Amino acid sequence: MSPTIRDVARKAGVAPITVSRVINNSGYVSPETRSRVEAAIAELHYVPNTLARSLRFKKTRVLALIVTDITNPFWTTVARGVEDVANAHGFSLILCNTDEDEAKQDAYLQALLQKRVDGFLLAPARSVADPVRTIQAQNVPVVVLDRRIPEAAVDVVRSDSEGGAHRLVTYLLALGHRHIAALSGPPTVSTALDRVAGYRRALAEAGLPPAAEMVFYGRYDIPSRYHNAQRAQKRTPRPTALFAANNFIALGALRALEEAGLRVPDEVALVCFDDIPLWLQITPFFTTAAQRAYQMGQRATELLLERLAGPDMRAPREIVLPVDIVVRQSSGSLRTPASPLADGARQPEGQWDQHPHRLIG
Amino acid sequence: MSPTIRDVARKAGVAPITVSRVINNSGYVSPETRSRVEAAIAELHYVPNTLARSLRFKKTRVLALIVTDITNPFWTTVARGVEDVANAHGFSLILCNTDEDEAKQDAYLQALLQKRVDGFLLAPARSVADPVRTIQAQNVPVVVLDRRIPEAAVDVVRSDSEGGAHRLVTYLLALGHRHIAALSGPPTVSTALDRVAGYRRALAEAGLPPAAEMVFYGRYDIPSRYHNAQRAQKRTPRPTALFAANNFIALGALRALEEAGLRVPDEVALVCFDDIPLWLQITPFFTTAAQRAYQMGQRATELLLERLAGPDMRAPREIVLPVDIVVRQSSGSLRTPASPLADGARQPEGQWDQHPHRLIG
DNA sequence: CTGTTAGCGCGTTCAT
DNA sequence: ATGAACGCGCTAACAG
Repeated sequence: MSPTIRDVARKAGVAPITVSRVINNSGYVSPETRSRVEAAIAELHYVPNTLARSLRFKKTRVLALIVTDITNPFWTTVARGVEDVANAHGFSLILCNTDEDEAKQDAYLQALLQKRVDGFLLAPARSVADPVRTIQAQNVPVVVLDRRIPEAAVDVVRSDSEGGAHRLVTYLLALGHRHIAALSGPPTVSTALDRVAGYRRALAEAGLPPAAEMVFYGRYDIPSRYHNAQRAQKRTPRPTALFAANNFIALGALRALEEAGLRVPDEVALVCFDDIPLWLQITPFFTTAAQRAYQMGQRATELLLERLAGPDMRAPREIVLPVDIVVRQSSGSLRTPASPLADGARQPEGQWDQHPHRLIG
Repeated sequence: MSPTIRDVARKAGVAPITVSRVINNSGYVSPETRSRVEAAIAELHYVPNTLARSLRFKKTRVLALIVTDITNPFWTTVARGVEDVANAHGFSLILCNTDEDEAKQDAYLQALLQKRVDGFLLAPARSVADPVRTIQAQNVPVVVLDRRIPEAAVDVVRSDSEGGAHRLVTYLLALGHRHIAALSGPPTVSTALDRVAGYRRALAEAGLPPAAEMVFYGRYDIPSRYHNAQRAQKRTPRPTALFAANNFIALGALRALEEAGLRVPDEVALVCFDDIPLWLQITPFFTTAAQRAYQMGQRATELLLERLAGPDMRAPREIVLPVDIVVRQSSGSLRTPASPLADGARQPEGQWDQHPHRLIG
């Protein structure tokens, strides 16, 4: 059907291997033969067959990235970081979306192993070791993104969820809030737990009694998204501030608060983890603990490529990226509160933020 | 490295071909040998090598989907439709994002042709025939998504941009608006042109003079996104309604209007093409010409699979999907205006819309 | 500088 | 019911 290296060779009057040398710039080829071969390639519209090459090399130069929610800008930003580094090193990327569904995740894993991808970047649907073990059993390198997997010996790149939550809640406390609710994700993923842990530590450090703690776990799907926010408002005393453990939860909460007729930030402060995409610059714009999503993708890919390059005997590494506390409008007063937080200067990565804001921490 | 079919065969004491038969359920295998082989497969953690299989069959059972903006929920929804149909037929999907960049698009095209994907679903960065010709030159089937390619003989699945825009603007006219600005996309893509054409036809049918026409073309990137909305407001007379040619443009316009202190819909009506993701349910929620994105992905994939199945001699087909006019808050009064539009009953596909809304058309 | 041989892992064809 | 041989397209290793 499509022409092979032999067709080109025949047309150019040379041996197949010579064509191969022209294509790959390997070995010696005289200028004349080279141009004869190139002419034949052009004439036949020859396109090299990567499958055969991969079979030969036992290397595909393909990486797989498995994320949990492709509609979340956090993950698309991570994906960009991964792809840019991968491409720069001559790798292509297969992006897969699991929707936090373990069955889907495992199906992808199998398919990708069969395709013999050279390495995996995996955001596990749950914080368990099984998928990592499945991959490692095939001697394929893998880097875990975003979530801790305590039982597995594996490279991890994640954000400082505990610390970020702690700083964000500490900021709310410094503004004077005493009744702060936490709206978190599913308790099966480490980030949801870590963010609650940071929240708790902040409360404890402020000497607040446990009664002031209001934690709500939940799923990420749309109907349940603002359900917890609604429940939170019915608590007594009503929380004066909400801490959302990710950007989508915050959007759901904002909606719930609007429906309840509560104005943000005048009546309720609202802060969250993850940045909100800037094309979504709706007032009141969120005060956030912004993850360095692009950088997360970059660093993870670098780790993976290192494992791919050399014989693999290094100990597993864990990279914990800092988060940037970005104060905007949703938390209330923009003036510096009496707080232990110092001023920072960095901009969140590559963003174009026209909202009044400042970075702290 | 990883075990092959021969390793399994050796361990089970059979010939490689027997293992192959077990894996593929082809030919006859006695129950005992079968279980011996299965035991060996499990023990060795054998994973079949798709590369070798594809090389043999000259078929990869992989489709490629090339979109222009992975951050736009429209395209992620299309992707879901594609993936669901593809998976149901045993195909996997490679998703590529060009960011409307032709160079990136062409690079992906080459890479995917080398990988010998079985077929392409392509949303071209520009409405020109070159990329389609490149693919067709390799005898690989391709279906074009979302945009018209006048010069190419190729299957197309797209929405009725002209008609949708016409109905949306007609609706605004029926509400009494006489000064309506159009904020469109790049004039190099057919959808941007078609939506302006529908807008123009609506104005013409209302007998409005050309002076009432205010058309702004633009790019999709963030900084320019609300630029045009700002320009539009400075026109005299100031438009009382804005028609945005896609969802992101509308979000940019909303921002610009907020900054200018103009309330939507009280002072300016705002309608747009494409639905806005529902997790982004910010008031005033948009009146839209919602595309059937999921269905677009489905239908396109079905066309592609048909081409893949049989010997290909059918004439190119064009499927034009209707758009659903969904009236919500951003256009002003929810009461039926004196208009030629009839009531409809269908829900936009699979959505969970709690906003007051109704469908017309 | 160029060509021959051989094999990557798998499955069809034809035997046994 | 099972197996041997061959080839898919490409390239490393070794001639010439």
